[in-house]
Amino acid sequence: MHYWLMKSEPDVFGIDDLAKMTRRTTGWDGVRNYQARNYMREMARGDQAFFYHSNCAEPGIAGIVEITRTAYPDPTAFDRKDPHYDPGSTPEKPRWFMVDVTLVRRLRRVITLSELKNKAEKELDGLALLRRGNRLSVLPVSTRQWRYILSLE
DNA sequence: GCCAACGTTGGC
DNA sequence: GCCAACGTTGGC
Repeated sequence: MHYWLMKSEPDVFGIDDLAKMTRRTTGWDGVRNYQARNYMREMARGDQAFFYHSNCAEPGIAGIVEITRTAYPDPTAFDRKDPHYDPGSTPEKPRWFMVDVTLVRRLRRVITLSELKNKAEKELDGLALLRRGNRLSVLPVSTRQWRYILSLE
């Protein structure tokens, strides 16, 4: 059992959008970064992830999702008309992968990035999200960090 | 293999 | 909209 953090822009796809999906489940497609891809391939069924709202007025953790399908080829990479199309990825030799996530619950309130930053020196020392210049859209969270962040709720 | 140019991310 | 900090690309 591992914990993760997955970023999404609420203007594009936020936690309210996930809540409206059939079975509150969506495929996490469009990831085009090797390290983020590798993290997704490490995910197991039942792993949980924070649903993080990025690039918005109040960046922060909005909810919890569960991995309900492990990594499989991301078909948007094969679609010439898709903005994430990558001619280097083919069905025979896929380069990009995605997982399915299911909403577990919204947090009672958004735990903001600025709050997390306030804890960066102590309780959240080493949190990948807070490391300088980190732009990965999929990140690991330790069990200790996970529990501590939830205690802020 | 080096590295400049370019594109992207994402907080502010 | 700005811009720092990346990652990627491609000429050499």
